Amino acid sequence: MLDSKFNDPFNKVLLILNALFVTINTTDESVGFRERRKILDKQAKSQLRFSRILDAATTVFSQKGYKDAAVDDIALESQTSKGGIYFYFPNKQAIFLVLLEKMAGLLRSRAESAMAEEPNVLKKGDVALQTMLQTFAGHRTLTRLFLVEALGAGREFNDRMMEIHASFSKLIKDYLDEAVLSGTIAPLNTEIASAAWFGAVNEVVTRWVLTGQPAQLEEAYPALRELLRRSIGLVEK
Amino acid sequence: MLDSKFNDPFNKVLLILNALFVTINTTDESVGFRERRKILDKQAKSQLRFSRILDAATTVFSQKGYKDAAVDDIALESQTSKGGIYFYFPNKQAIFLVLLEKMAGLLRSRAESAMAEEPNVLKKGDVALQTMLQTFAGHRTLTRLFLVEALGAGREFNDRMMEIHASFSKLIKDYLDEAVLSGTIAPLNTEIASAAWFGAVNEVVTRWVLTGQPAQLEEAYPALRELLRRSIGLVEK
Amino acid sequence: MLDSKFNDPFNKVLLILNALFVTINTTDESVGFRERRKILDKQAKSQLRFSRILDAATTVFSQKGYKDAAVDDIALESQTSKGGIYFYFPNKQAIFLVLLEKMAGLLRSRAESAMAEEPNVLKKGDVALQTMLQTFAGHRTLTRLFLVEALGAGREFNDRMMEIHASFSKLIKDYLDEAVLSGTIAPLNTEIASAAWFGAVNEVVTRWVLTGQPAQLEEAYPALRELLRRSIGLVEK
Amino acid sequence: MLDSKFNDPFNKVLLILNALFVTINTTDESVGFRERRKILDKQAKSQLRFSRILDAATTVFSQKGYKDAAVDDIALESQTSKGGIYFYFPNKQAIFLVLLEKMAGLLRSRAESAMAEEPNVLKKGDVALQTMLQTFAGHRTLTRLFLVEALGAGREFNDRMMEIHASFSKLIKDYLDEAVLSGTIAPLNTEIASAAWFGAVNEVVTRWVLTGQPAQLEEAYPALRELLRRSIGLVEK
DNA sequence: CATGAATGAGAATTCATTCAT
DNA sequence: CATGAATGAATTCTCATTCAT
Repeated sequence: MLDSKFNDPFNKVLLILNALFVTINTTDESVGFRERRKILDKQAKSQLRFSRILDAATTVFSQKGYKDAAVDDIALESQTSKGGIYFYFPNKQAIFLVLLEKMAGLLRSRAESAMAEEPNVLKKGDVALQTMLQTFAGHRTLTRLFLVEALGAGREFNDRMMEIHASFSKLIKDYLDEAVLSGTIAPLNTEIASAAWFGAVNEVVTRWVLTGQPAQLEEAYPALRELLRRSIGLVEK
Repeated sequence: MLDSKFNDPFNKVLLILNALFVTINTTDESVGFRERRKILDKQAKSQLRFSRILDAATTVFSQKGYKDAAVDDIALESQTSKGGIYFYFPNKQAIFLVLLEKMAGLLRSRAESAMAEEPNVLKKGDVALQTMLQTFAGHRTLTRLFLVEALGAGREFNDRMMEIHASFSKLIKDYLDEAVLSGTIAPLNTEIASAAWFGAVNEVVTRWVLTGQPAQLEEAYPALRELLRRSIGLVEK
Repeated sequence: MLDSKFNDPFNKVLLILNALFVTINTTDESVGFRERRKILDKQAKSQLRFSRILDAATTVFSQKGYKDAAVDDIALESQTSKGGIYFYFPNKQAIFLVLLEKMAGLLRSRAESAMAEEPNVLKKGDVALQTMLQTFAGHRTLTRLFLVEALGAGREFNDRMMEIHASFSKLIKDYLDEAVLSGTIAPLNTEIASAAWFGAVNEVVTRWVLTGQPAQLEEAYPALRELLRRSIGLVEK
Repeated sequence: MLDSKFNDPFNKVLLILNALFVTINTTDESVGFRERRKILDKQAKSQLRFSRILDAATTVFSQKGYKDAAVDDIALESQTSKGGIYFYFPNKQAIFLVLLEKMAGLLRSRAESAMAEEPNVLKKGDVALQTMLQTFAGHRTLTRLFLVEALGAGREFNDRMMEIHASFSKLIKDYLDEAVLSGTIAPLNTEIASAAWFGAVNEVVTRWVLTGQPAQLEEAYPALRELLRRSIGLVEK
């Protein structure tokens, strides 16, 4: 259960991130250069520690799982004190949530910009898939959190995880709907199809994370691409 | 972490199950009818309690998740005592593992027999999918354990879960390989394809478990079936 | 703040006490002597530990104050484990509350029976006062809890403490009201008078607890008695 | 427990107060008017902040109790920083002690001057009582600290509180002794009587603080006055 | 076999205090 | 002087597991 001091963790976490962002980019013209320098130093230090904690948390959660990871472990790994962590985060959940959001944001933004850059509608799906596999491949520990630990981390996270799942499915669904509308593919149940696509990618990546196969995640791309294309009736010439 | 007295819980559990099975089916001819009657009563009672515990565990794990479920909760729910549970199971992990195996066995056996009963090679996949969806639909709480709680339940279960995932993928892979060999479908990377298929089904079912959509899981069957068939190049006339 | 598992601590505590009492006195006729003996042994052991914890708590709370007393301290002092304490009490508050109720009950019951035994209306007040001073004198550590620690122990206890204060004032008020009705004394504001009487006794006892003066609390009796009697217009001949 | 660097907090606080007082009243003739002006401004600012902290502390301690009040809370309420508070006070205890002294001083000085202004010996007690009730009524939060939180705030404060209690009892005792000496009242144990008087007033006021009865504390005056007067043998004509 | 009392190693979280900037 | 980041000891409470009865 979330405690009363932090009853809407997501918004809080976003606030934290926003606040951090704003702080970092603020340059109050009313303070002199010397002062500004000092403030920047402080912010830089603060930011450094913030991300040191996040990195440590990624490692620890990924190694032990959410429940088995102790805040003490994260403190140790991040070279901070327990109190230090609680200065930056209201509780353990919040750290995990920030990490989840981080990975989700990373994946989404990369996939979206890759699709935006690709003019050919037919190829949009391909580049998105490729980008996602690359992103997963480049963040193996975060990927572990995202795909392995997150669902089972506790009731508290289930809703948020389903929202995240839904948002990715939505991305896919929009793409499929557009393809249907433009006549590129025949009508189909895009609701189920998008979930299935997401699940297919998920499982291939999860397998890679947990068993190391295929050695390079990207190797799965061609086969996966063809599978997905075919599943909606796109046939290779 | 597994403690030293029980460092391969899975084998232990199988031993337990075997032992139990043996006990139940033994009829030592050297004891008289009266005695035998008593023993059977005892066995029946024992078996009853054993499954009461499993049922309770299903409920409790599904409601609270593996880590948050206390052995006390299971004792309460199963109308036993903590000590009673520890008579039947060496530890908490073992209970969870038995449930996992139970679900996996259920799915596998039903899918296998459905496929065995279907002579038409092309339709074997369909009946397997349909059977699995039906089985999931009929055991929502076990399904939750299997798909949501199991992965994140802790490092201890990851290996076993991947084995289970692998065994299902293998089932699918064998089917696809056979279809390729028989020339029904064109050659493809069945390794990836089987993982993708499994993942696709997983996600659709997980979505149903966590969000209740679609209301009846079986509704997803036609769309999913077409998607999977097409993905391997089988085209509806 | 009281946590959700124990949101009406008083009733819970009373239930605990009642349950204990009932358990102790139950002799289920359906079990044999041997069994009964065993059960009694268990109960006796249980009761012993329960009161060992209470005794330890009295000492520790009295020495360190409610807030500064750690459950660990009580565990140490009672030769139990922390877990053992939490087996008998749901939380730290509950231990303190039981102690408070115990002292309040002791005082009230002794005062009431002393008054009941004294036929002379005029002397009822005297014996009550004397009995209370004796009771306080005989339980110095409990008295400390009751008069010094309890009020400041935290917001959670304030309401209950005022109820206890009120109940004692009520005792006094009833006595005064009766005296007024019977014409023994002239009408007066018994509401204020009873609070004042209670406060007067409180302060004298508190002074004794904290400074050791007078050496024997009972020495204060004659002066206090005369003071209180006079305050309501009863003049010594 | 007091830490070694500040093992006699009370004296330290008095030193602080003295130092502050000296600072405020110092006008070093060797500095020019401009400088002096600056210093005065600074002193004024300093004094302002000092009392802002005290006010905030009154509120916070009264709301949460001594132990549960965090220095952070006081910092927030006083619009200062934690560091700022530690500039003015050596530790949390000191803040509480200053508040206690403040209330005690207020009560004592008002009572004393009221008595000094009243020439009629018989009426001195009345005006003292009335003044005290008025003072309590005018500072409800401070009163809460003084009567409810102080005793249970921790072992550290017990001695000082008993000194304060004693000093008030002394005031009363001196008055009673004088009355005895002057033959106004018959000899009595003024030691006990003064404690009882103090306790009687305490309880009536505590009841008001915690339960809100009587609505106006001053309403209790007539009844209380008569009670106390009679208790020492002064009878209304 | 069943019970449930007992244990004790953690777990998350709080907060007075310090001190570099 | 003021700030607030950092520390880490201390606290309450939980729970898997054991074992005497």
